[in-house]
Amino acid sequence: MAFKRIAESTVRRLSLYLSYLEGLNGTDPSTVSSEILAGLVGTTSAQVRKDLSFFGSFGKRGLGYSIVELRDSLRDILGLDRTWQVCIVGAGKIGVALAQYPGFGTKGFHIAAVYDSDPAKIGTFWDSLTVRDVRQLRDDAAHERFDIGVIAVPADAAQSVVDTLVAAGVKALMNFAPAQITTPSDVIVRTVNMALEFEGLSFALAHRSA
Amino acid sequence: MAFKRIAESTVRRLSLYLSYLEGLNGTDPSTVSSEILAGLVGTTSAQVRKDLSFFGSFGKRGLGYSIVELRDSLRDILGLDRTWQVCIVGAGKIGVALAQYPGFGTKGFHIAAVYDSDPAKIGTFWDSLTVRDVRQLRDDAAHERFDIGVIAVPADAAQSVVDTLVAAGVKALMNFAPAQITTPSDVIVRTVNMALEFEGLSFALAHRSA
DNA sequence: GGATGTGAATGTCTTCACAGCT
DNA sequence: AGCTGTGAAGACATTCACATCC
Repeated sequence: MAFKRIAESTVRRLSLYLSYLEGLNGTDPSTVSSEILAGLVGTTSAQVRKDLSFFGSFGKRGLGYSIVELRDSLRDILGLDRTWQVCIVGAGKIGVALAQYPGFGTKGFHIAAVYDSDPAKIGTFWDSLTVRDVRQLRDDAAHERFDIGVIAVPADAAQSVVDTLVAAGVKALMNFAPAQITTPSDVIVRTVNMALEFEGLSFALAHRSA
Repeated sequence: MAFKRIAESTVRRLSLYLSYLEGLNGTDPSTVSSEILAGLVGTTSAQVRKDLSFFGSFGKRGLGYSIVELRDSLRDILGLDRTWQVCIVGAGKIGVALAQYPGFGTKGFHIAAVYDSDPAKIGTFWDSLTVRDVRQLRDDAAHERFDIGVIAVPADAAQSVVDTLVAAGVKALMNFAPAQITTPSDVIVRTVNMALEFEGLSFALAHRSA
């Protein structure tokens, strides 16, 4: 079950394939070709086949892929065949948007706890969860398992939150703070930086040819 | 001012360089080396120099880069030396989070208008702006210039919003809807899909070695 | 016949290493 | 001496094209 280096771009496409397969639930033909799947996500059929080939053979030559089987295989591959316990630090707008993001909970991510350092927020209800004091985090982690920690605090507080989460044994972090954070090498970090996305658009606009 | 194909990864790093240079405002040495800049954003000095070399020569051999000059050059390169008019469609949680994202307005992005199709939301105040009826969008675009359109609506409404924005002459779209959208080739599209980011973490967690 | 799975070829990005300027 | 700027090498990702199997 441990594969050699898989490109991040490949994993992103696998997620896209899955999301379109889930949209094809119970449609007419029970199979789908790499050609069709490629059209849905905006890539090529060769790319689809190559992506899948890293993990095995899921199709039948001459027929294509069974939608149901490929869907299940992709869920397995992506680790969505189980529930990940998510803990959000920072009960601000980003956290709220996240909790309401369509299909977040339905896809294997369970928001188990929300923490904040602001006394005004601690104890308030927040989408069926009570906001806890971030100082409880380390103790809580001894009883509850948190698989994924979400950093939704201002940049200057990010590293301290990261340190607490790492000390609490959390092995994967989703970082929404616009800050470079450092972690031990066995901790997986993904950073989402809205400013970067918009600056990418700005660059493209500024240099668009004719 | 029109450069040959620049990789998306390069543009992302340019944004990061800029953001760290802005943090180095008025610090001791007035110059910075590619080595130091690389350390700040987590890349290599060769990568920093290569990235910058696509746009010119900004450093002095033996000395490094003038922080102030490089900052200004990067702002120019990224198109942040002007203000982009942003129009958000969908007055939900994502839009709110966006408007409050630290340093969004300060970096050349001005939220000029917010639209929604929900009568309950139209006319309400929303962070100093009044939410407008999405049906006004096409007419409004004749009088106001919208450089960037933000798609913050559910997936099934995304393409129709895109079509309206494109018809209104908007040439750059930031898509937060988990949907594949199609546009004329002169329209720049960036898609941000939270689910994909989390599934990437899930994949990494599921296959982590050791 | 039709579509997969995959080595080989191509294209793209990153790293190396060094000449050249300050 | 120190650090940039850059061609060349290397690593990585995508595309091609075809043998293989249903």
